[in-house]
Amino acid sequence: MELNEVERERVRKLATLRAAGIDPYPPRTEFAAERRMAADAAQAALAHAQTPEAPPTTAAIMGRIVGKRVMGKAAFVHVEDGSGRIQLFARVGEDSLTKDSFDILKDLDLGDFVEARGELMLTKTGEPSLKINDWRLLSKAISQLPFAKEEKQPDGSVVRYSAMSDPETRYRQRYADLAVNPEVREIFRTRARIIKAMREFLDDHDFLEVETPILQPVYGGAAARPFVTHHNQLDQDLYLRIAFELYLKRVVAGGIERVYEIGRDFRNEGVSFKHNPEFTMLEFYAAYMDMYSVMDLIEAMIQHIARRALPPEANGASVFRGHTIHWLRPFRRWKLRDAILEKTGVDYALFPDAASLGAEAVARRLLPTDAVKDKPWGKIIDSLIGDYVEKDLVDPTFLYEYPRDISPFAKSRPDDPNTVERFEGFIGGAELCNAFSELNDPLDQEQRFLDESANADGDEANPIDEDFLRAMRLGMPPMGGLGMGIDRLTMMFTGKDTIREVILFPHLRREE
RNA sequence: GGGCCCAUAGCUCAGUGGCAGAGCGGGAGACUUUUAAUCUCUGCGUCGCAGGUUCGAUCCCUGCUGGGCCCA
Repeated sequence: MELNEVERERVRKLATLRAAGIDPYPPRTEFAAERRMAADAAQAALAHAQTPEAPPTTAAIMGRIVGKRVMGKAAFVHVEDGSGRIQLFARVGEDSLTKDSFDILKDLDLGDFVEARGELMLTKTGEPSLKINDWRLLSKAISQLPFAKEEKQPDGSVVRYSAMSDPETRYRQRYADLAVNPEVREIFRTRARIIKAMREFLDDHDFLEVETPILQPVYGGAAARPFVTHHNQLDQDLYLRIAFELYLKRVVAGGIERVYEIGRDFRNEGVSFKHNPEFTMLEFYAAYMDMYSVMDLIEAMIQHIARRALPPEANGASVFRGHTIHWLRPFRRWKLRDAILEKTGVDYALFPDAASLGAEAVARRLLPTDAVKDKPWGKIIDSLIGDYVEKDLVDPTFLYEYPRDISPFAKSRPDDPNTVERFEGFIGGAELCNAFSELNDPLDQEQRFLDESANADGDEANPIDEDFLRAMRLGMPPMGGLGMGIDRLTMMFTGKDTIREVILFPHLRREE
């Protein structure tokens, strides 16, 4: 490893510290029993300042040095921990540090971890601070973290200088991004709150959380290319799952009436601002529910999450792609046929086959010829949704009743065999979730698999999962089911436009 | 997959066909209530990689790599 000038200087400091008998990487803290979080200590300092006659409040702080100002025989050091930051004040003198201790302190660098203890106080300018009388180095940083400089403006706003901002570096060195950009840490706290609230809601509605295979001998449940791997001893190819659907339904067939899984799907497809090769999904299935009761449930679940995950001052709203999303308002329910009629003027029920619908869409200049050529009926409708409907669905909206031929796991409507009981949820002009009254007729299911294989354009044809059909033939209750992308949901709640902002370590091409 | 754009110091960025720049950060010094501390002095680099044009290329051209944005 080639060290730059700063790093060589820090390595020299390590030697100096060791020569003075200081371990730059001690195995444990010493002040843990007195530890207070920075934000809490700052509050305590302010409170104590109201009652100057009271005895001094002591505390210990541990965290990372994020700012340092040394002036001769006094020094101010900002230390940040998981709660926030507080200023350490040190000077040479009986009420603070010895000259030797102070001299070592003033040579610390941004990024170093320390523990310090002393009395809480306010400085002359009123900043809550810890006047320290003892401190220890907990970990020395060798490389520079790109800390931003912040300047408070007279109007109270904060201007940041030289923040780490190159997206590639931020994603590749997320540890540095997290260290210097507190708002990035907040994204992942929000993400965790979303998932926690989701579990709470489902657990409270009698769902059982289960785990199903990630390595699958046959993949299915979605239209996507899989990653392939190989089990050496079995000498068998296995696929990383592209969906949980077929295994979760097996569980419901076995008599566990409500199940859900939160976990990772893998799709061997393009990497972009909205796709990562591995992403997090929620799927749930509930016996004796249908599409309509799933709509009610998912609306309640999303609103529960909004109440738990959004900050109180947000009033149940977030800003996504320039739109304000009001999560707590009732969700709109719009029949797909009506939505497409309104947005394109085409009533697709009048064009019940791919040839006539495709011709109409091209004649009206709605779609280019190659978007229609050799495409199934439902695929053409799907293109119309993508081009003319989706972007306008800002407030939470359920589009329902979808074409059968792009919905191989949804139950047909009794009055219209070309249409299935399926809905998709859209928020902020983007798709969020997908749900059906699940198909439980094994002969129909088998035929759908066969149709899908026949229609598939090339490599999107999934293998037929005979074991899944066997489970269905043994009897499967009617059920409602749902899939929802958690990365996407997190983007909507945190207002981030790219999936890379809500995944800690997004996939990038390898370096070099 | 197609189009456009970007790549220069640890960070943020300027720049020019002819000695490679600023601020921050780093080093030395001064400073016992600062907060982008201040003041004095002082370094810093494979100008993404490989070719080409040229007396001379970080700059112009081609290709490649990585990234961003838009489209499919």
